[in-house]
Amino acid sequence: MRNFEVAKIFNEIADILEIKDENPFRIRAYRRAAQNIEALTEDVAELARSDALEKVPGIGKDLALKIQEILTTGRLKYLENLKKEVPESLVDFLSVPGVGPKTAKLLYDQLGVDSIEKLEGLAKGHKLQGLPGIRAKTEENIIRGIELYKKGRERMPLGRALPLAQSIATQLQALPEVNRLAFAGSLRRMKETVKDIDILVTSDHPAKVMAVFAGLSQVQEVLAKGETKCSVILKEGIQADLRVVDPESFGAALQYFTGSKAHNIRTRELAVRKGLKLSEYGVFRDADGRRLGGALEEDMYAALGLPLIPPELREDTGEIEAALEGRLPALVKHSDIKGDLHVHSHWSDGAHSLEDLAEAAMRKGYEYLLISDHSKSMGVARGLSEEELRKQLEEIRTLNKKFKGFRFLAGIEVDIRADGSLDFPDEVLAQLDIVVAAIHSGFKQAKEAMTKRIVKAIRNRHVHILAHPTGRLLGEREGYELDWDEVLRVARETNTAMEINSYPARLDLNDLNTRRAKEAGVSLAISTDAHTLSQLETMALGVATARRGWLTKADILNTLSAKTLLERSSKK
DNA sequence: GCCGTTTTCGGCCCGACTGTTTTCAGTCG
Repeated sequence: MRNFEVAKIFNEIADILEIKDENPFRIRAYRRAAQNIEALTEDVAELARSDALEKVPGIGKDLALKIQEILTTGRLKYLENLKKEVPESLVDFLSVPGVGPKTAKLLYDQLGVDSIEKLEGLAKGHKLQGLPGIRAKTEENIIRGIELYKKGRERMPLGRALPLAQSIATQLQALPEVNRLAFAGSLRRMKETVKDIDILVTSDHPAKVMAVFAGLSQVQEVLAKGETKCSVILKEGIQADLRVVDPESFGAALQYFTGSKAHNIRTRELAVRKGLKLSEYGVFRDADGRRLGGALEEDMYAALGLPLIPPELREDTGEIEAALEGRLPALVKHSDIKGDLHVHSHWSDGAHSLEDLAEAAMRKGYEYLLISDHSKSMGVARGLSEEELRKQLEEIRTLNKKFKGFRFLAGIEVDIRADGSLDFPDEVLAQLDIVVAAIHSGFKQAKEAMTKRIVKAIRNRHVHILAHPTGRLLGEREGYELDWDEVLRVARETNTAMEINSYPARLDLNDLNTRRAKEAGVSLAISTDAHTLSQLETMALGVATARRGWLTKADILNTLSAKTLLERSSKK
């Protein structure tokens, strides 16, 4: 949390400096620092203690001091002074699409507008026209921007955006005019939330493709439609951008529009030092302007002496250094996954029978499925009593005799009670192959109590996996207060795996905590927590999170064969 | 404000689109 708070302060400073029309590079320095701090896998307070702040890229003497001040006093004098110069509401203006620092300042200086409500009133009353550079069209754009601002334009969870994007892609690919098609942006990087859906295509008839795109049934409003770019707002409330590019520039455009912005800045800086120029059209040599490539994304990286960096890593959090030193990880692939280690059946709150689940798992080519229904205290989820669990175990054993090349693993999602004790006694848990433990209530415990609670649970020798470890729900609920370093330390010591829960609204662990777990030497399980057959498909989201967390096949429990997995589990 | 096998000072990624302009500023990604 600390990291996020420091990052927020630096971003706020950058906003104010923008309105003050300060040196743009200084502003960028604050933004870059904010981004890098937010992306840290360690606690910034920890770095401060060991005097290692200046090792973070973009943090020099001055910013290190400012961080120290934030950590020790909880405030920053510099920011407080800045706030006296620039009214807070002016910073809000920057969140209105189409309104930037210049316009914000102009409105305040000339008309004294200091709230979005007032701005809206003046715009609708045509009182903005006549200001330098503002005529009717700009006024309309501000009104529309305020509407978008009010709608919140929240980022959409990847689990919702991805199917939406895929349905659009399918419709476009059905056109004979569309040759190649690829996603770009945060969607391609598989970030947990996306701001808009970016699609690139090559086509001999761009106008036709644009027209079809703008006329899709999912489209609510067309924002802009040019020769190479069309932007729309979808009924689901997210923006989608389509760009038509030349085949010879497809790789360059893909690299460029995939981002992230921070990654692009770093790659372009590298290019400049090598006497090259990267753009969305290709890679060019400064000396004679010659184009060295751009049809393939690989061209762009090769020109810098780098291997292709997987999109999931392109956040400028060390991937460029790793690529330069030849130590990019061989990221786990979906096809490496041999089974699902968290699945519910109709024995508790799942929708399907064990037979149905087995059939679906075999269709997916899985070698095993861990049945982990809820335990008894989860009354709302029809949690299993000890007697029911015993009966389920019998059914699992009977079914397993019938299968070939597939088996159920017997398990439970045992509830971790408020005091850290488990919902079933050890002798019951001992009969199971793999035990998944999870918190489902008492989220509001203080940090220390929550940490003790989880540590106690994972110290139990029968617990193999901690499910949805932080309890966060995307956009709905923060994770519980937790000493994550301590949990990881004990997880490593006790050989307990952490789960990457692929359930779209959870994605818990997230990418950063996943990476921290790996760095702490802890194994991970990628599991769907499926309650229906279709939810087994969300594994893709968990794999994406694992990749964003720099995980390789070797870091993940369910890339192991059933035999190895069971051997390992029996040794806890 | 950061950063350096071209530099401790002088650089700092690149281009499209829009709306307002007669050559460009502002915003965005």
